[in-house]
Amino acid sequence: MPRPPAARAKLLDAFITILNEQGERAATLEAVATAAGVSKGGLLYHFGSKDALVDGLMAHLVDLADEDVATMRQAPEGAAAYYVRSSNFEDSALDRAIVAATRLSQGENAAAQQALLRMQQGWLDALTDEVRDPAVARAIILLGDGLYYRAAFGGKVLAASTEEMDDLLGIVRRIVDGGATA
Amino acid sequence: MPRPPAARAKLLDAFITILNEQGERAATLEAVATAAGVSKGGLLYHFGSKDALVDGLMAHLVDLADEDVATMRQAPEGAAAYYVRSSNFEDSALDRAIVAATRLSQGENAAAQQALLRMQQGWLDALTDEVRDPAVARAIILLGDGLYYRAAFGGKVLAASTEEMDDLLGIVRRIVDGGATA
DNA sequence: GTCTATACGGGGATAGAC
DNA sequence: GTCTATCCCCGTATAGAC
Repeated sequence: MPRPPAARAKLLDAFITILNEQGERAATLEAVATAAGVSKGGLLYHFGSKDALVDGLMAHLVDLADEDVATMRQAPEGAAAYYVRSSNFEDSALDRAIVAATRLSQGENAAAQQALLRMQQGWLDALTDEVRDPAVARAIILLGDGLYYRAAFGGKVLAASTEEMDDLLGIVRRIVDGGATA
Repeated sequence: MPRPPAARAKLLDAFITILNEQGERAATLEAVATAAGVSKGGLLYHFGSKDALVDGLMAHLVDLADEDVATMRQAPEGAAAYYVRSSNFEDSALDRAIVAATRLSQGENAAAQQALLRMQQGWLDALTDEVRDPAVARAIILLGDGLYYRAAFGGKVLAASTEEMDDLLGIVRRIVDGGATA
């Protein structure tokens, strides 16, 4: 396939970085262009409008999310443990894309909301396939969401320490083994 | 105490409503004033600037949050069950204030971030006092956060059904009884 | 492909009338 | 206490030069 010009990727990355670190309002065309080392006009050559820039980001996110679901379904430790572990913010490309999309979804951005919804459904499906009990799948998802929530909105990114994560995984294992009605 | 004029409360309520339903960008002085039935100039008489309006909202939030922590500490069903149950979005005054503050915290609003942090610390303290095991307290908090996250950012507000909530509370009970190392 | 210049609208805030 | 008028800045987008 005809790989997109490096400038596009650089602009997308700058957009994501600003969204992560300074929020939606700061992510103006001017700021994004400057961070990527071009002018506003240069940006608008690659992305014809701000909506187009957002659409580019969402396509990027959906790619990474689909990849992640595939990995999750094959994870040796199981989908549940994989999900919770990977919900801890690590500043991976997917992490950054998710936070960026979440920032945008605040402003009633339909494209961002749809992409996020699709991603979450993929996770829930993979999880439910593994643990069978929907209530347990739901609880696991909520745990992961909570972890992400802290990362994305805690003011600063606050990851759980290794010990905290181990404790959490122990609890997850017990939830999965026990089921909702045990 | 000299109760504040009704106009202030009405403006604050309009601000919260717009923040909840349409996000930060839509919550302009013009929009808030119109929703409250006054003009922009009228709003600026009561709140001298947009920052003052935000500060007013945060004071309101802190009041409600402190009240909630007090209630939680005395809840007959226990702090953990109370916390998870009340994390389900119900459009209460506190729910609406929290979502509003969360929207603002996206835009690097320091006042909003501080108020939110203080609130969460109050909950965590109350929870830890009850369940003793910090890992368990943490897991419970994350579950509640996940619930709230869905409500605040799921595009539309999505509360858990009664059955789903009952299942979840069953799981919570098992987590609390088991501890992290069981 | 990238730049500068410019048009246009909107948001925050002040001044001053009523 | 509330309104209108107005100012200034900034964000998006277009036109057209290089």
